[in-house]
Amino acid sequence: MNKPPTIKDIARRLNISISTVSRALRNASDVNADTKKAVMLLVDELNYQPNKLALSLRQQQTHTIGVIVPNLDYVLATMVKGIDEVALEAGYTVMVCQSNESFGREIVNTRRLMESLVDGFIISVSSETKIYDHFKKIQEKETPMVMFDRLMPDFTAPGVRIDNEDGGFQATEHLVQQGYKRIAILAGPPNLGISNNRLEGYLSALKKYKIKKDNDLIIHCDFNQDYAFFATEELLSMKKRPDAIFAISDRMAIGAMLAIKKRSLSIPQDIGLVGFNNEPVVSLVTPAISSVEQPSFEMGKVAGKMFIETMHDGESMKGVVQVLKTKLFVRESSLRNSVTTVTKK
Amino acid sequence: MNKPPTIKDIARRLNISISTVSRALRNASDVNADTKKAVMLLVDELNYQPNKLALSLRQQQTHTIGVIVPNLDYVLATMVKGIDEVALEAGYTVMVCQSNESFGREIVNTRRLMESLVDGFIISVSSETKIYDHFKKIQEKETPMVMFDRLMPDFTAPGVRIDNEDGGFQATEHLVQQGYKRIAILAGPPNLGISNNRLEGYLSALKKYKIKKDNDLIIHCDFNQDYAFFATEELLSMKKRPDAIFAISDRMAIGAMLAIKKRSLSIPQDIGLVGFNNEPVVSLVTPAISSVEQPSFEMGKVAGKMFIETMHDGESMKGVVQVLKTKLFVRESSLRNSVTTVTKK
DNA sequence: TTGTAGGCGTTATCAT
DNA sequence: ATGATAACGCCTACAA
Repeated sequence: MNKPPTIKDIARRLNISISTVSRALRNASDVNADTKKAVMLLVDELNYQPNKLALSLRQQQTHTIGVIVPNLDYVLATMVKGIDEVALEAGYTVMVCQSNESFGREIVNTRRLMESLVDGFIISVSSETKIYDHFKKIQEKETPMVMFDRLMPDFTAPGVRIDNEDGGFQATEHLVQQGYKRIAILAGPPNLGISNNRLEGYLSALKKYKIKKDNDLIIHCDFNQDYAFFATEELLSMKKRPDAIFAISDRMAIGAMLAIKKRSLSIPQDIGLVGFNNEPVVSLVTPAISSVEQPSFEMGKVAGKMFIETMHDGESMKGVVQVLKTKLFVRESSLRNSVTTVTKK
Repeated sequence: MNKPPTIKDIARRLNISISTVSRALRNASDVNADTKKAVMLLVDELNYQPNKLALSLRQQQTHTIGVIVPNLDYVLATMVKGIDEVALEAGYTVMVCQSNESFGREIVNTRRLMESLVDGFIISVSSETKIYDHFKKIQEKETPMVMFDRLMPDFTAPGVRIDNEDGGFQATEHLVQQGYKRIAILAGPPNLGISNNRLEGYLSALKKYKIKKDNDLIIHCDFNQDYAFFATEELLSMKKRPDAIFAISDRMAIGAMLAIKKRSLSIPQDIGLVGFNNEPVVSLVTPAISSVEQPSFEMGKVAGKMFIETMHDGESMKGVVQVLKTKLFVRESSLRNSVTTVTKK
């Protein structure tokens, strides 16, 4: 009920000046040991805690990081946990906002966090976002900003991502090596670098194995189980339907799986399937789904570290992009018994 | 690079006093219309935004809510989204901290958020927490605090939860009605009300159907797939093993499922299985797992609303607890063909 | 070693 | 209708 004590109170009680208290608290070299002790004693007694607001106002920094994510699904929650870990250690507090994959919401979040005077941003962009004005505003103020997971093409900022192209390549190459001939890809929204890069990986794998690209097998759809379901239904009703599907997220892979099962086609015999993210769920479904793993927690930590560095020296970090490796985990959904394949043919 | 404009700048440019600008901005009744217009024009030109920090310092409130959750799994992330929605609408920003189910971490989070001078707290307690001193401190300062999902026994605070007992009852009764005779329960950590209440529901269902309680069939274990796996292995190696398992979370149900499959027992013929939460994953695994649904998003919204009310009038909310209904979704994991059952016997 | 005074950006009280 | 001033809690030259 009684308001928290301030240095003023301490000063009054000790009959010394405010500045002396301030110095004593910050353990300055030039304060009398006795004074210091007296102050500390009173600090304990009153349970004094510095007012962060006043500090922030004074120092012009809040020690708070604004984190904007499109959602808090398994992967992003894990990344946020990584960010949190590093931030906490460095004395920062994290404010997490979800854009819900909405461009408008992302702008609102950015503005609100800016108003809250966060010291900087760690951002994974929404799938709707095609215009970067709100982010440019951040840069104009020279406010530190690090992007993670989904970086934006045509927008220079420090960031960390996985090697999406290689991930796409690994998945596709694996399918090819398992004997699949008509490999479809469920790519994400076309404005997302993450989609295009995985798509590029897919294409370069096809090229390597001299498989002709078929535009009918390239489907762009939202990062969403339902969309993937419908997209897959369409794929399966083609005259020359694909014999394998690479979905660039596990959610989408599951949507695809449901559509395939509904058609009573078997995985992996009729249709091979590979996902992306390696979420726990993929090993629980039947058949277990092969998936490209990305180091989510690690990526969060890297993003956090990069933020701290950017905070420290923004110039040197300009446009630095770290790329983390991915690794394909093979499971039943893409393991076609090669003998069967041959006989079939 | 150039610091953001302040009312001071506006005052200087217009050759009027700071206070007039302040009044004009807040649309006070007693300012000259022309002055007001001039100020607004300059506000636009300079893109002036009030400094929230200074405001907060002045008004002694930050319009920020500290949210502490044990983790950000599917259920809690959904709840947080609900909180977020209500908070945003009411002009509050949310700071989410994860305690990682750790008592110590929860204390640290509480302190940090308190230092950040959040206006209040919305909390779901960690599974380790048995002592509430850090929460009592919040109450002593008369800072608004709302609990959600996991409420604490022996601790009076406004909050919202589901009817855990009824949920436990529904799950158990269903198993009984399907002809299962030896029903085990994988309960959570014993200090969590959420565990005990679901356990009570289990017990009262047994009582209703005159089934004798068997302490060997009541297992307390962490909210964790692995623990549930091992606990289930033990259950299955009993001389008189259970013929059904009620796990009080879907994660645990999945752990149980894996253990059952490992033993090559069939679900639901040999062992019936029911989970809790109704996460999407339960309908993806084979067999699909029956589960008690809780309205997570709704609960988040209620928590947010209760917070706003508590903010408004703390007294009237003292100890108010809202209880939301649950609903069992039946799937294959607990649907034992009764004919089969009879023949077996 | 300690104190004084000014300022961070804003609002509220009191004059004018 | 407008201005001057103190205050929110803290820090930091500068002075003593």
